[in-house]
Amino acid sequence: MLKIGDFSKLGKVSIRMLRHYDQIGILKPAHIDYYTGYRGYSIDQLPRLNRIIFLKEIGFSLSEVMKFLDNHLSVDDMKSMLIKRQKDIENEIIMAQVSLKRVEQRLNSIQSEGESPKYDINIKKTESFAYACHRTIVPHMYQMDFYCFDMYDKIYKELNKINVTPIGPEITMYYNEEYTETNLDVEAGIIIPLSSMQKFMTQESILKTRLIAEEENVAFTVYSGPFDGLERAIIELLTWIEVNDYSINGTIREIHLSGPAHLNDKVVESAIIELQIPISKIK
Amino acid sequence: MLKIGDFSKLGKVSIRMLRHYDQIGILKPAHIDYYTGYRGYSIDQLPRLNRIIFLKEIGFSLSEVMKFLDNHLSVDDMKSMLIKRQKDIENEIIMAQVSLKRVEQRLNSIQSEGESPKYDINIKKTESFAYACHRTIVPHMYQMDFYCFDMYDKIYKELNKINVTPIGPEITMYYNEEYTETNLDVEAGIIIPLSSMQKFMTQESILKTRLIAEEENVAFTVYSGPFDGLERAIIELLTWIEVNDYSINGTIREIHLSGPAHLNDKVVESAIIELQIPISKIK
DNA sequence: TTGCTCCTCACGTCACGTGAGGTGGC
DNA sequence: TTGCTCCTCACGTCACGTGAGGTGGC
Repeated sequence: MLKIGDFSKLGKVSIRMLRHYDQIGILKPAHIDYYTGYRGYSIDQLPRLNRIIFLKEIGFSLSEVMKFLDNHLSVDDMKSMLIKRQKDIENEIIMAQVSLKRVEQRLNSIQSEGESPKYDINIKKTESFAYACHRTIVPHMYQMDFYCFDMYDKIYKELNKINVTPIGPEITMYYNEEYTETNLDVEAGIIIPLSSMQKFMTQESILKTRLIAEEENVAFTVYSGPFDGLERAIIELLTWIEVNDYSINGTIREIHLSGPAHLNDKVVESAIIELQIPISKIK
Repeated sequence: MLKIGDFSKLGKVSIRMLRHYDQIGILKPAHIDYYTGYRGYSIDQLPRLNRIIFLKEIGFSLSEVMKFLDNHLSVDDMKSMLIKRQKDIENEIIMAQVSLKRVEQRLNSIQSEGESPKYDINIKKTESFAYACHRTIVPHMYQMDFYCFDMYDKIYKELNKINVTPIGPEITMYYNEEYTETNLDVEAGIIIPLSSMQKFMTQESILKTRLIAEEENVAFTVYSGPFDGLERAIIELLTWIEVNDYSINGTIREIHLSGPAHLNDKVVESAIIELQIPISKIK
């Protein structure tokens, strides 16, 4: 019979761990002294301890380890648990590799800019939404201002007329496949309740309504500053997508988080804008 | 000013998380209503939230994230934190890959044996120890029994004579480079206190004493059963080492955990024996 | 008045590490 | 008697999830 200290040395585990395993019942000492409470382990409990350590090391929780050891478990059950673990580990590795890339990238941007980067680019999923919109071709970028004001003005007036209250911010969609400065295919829209969509049908509104599907993977960044700084942020985002082996999988969107972009006929001088681009991983 | 629910939707985090970030001070709401306690967030807090999420996702703890954000941090400090994280992730990936291999192997052994494997093979480090020993060449395996009895008998008698008490079990070392059945170069020894080593010098004992160095990586398994089943366990262990791209880096050892292997002139019929082989990774 | 949103505790999670305070065996 | 080992609580870890119990605004 071994005392807990000796047994812990044989098994290369802490005394505390053995006490813990006793407590949760995964490895009870072969004998406990009635008066002193001293735990006594027998050497033939060592294989069990080693099996516990092994299963723990490959990532099973102690309750899973218990299932494994209390052999109410068929061989097939063991197999499927191991296969699940295998897939989980494979996933963990992929996630870790992604993290690694993101760290490296952050390091690069610090290296080249000599300071912390201006844009944080993350990935998230987006929900679906309904919006009322107006689409047009803008001949040149520097006219964006005027055209957008015009479109949003129309939308707000129309919404007012048919008595629909927006439930979300302004969203500008860029339909051009490539980055360009001329002939921009732009749609301006405002999020409305799903339930209000039929109003547009029945009243033959000048506005279109569209249902935008949810997206699983959207690269995004939140920009804050004047509107003409937005271009740089878009370029950063596009570069990021390329560097990280993603491909563009939908329409570039600009969401005016800080409210309408135009007040009293002129563009607001400082805004908070979220840029979104749906993406998918290149195989 | 946004209510907590709206802000949590923009940031794709739970309300509870925002409350938590408020509590630990990493992201305090721009305004708190004095009477209701309602938290009010401003949209320009969104970039900070996104940066928190980003740093969290690449594996920093919230206290590390705080350090990052409370910019008492120089660019060099940021760099070194990122580099450390980079190394940590690289390590995590390697560890995960090792786990993966072990899972796959366990799956294989279930597949081929149709049941849970008999031997758990793990890796551990071992401490250094002193031992008194006797070495000899055993002509053929089936004589091991007799030769070992003889050696251990000599050792026990000698220890008794010079009044040294063993502090550890019997250890048998196999010096042959390759697995063989004839001319086994075997050393039998018993662990003794370091302090007793000089006794052997002064009294010119027939026993050698040796100091065995600690080993960083030792593949081991605990076998229990009759002595003649040991061979299979050794073969398993050797196979495992090969399959896992390790190379043997020291002497194979057999440790008699259940006590002396010979009692009253004959070998004990059931024993618990740890097999150890120091290893190193093949590059 | 009824939902919906917000609030503050406070327990639970997981596998132990780390004292505090005390006892048993040589 | 002095170390050394053992014992039992019980708090702390980390980043929230999940109620419980209650309030404010439309």
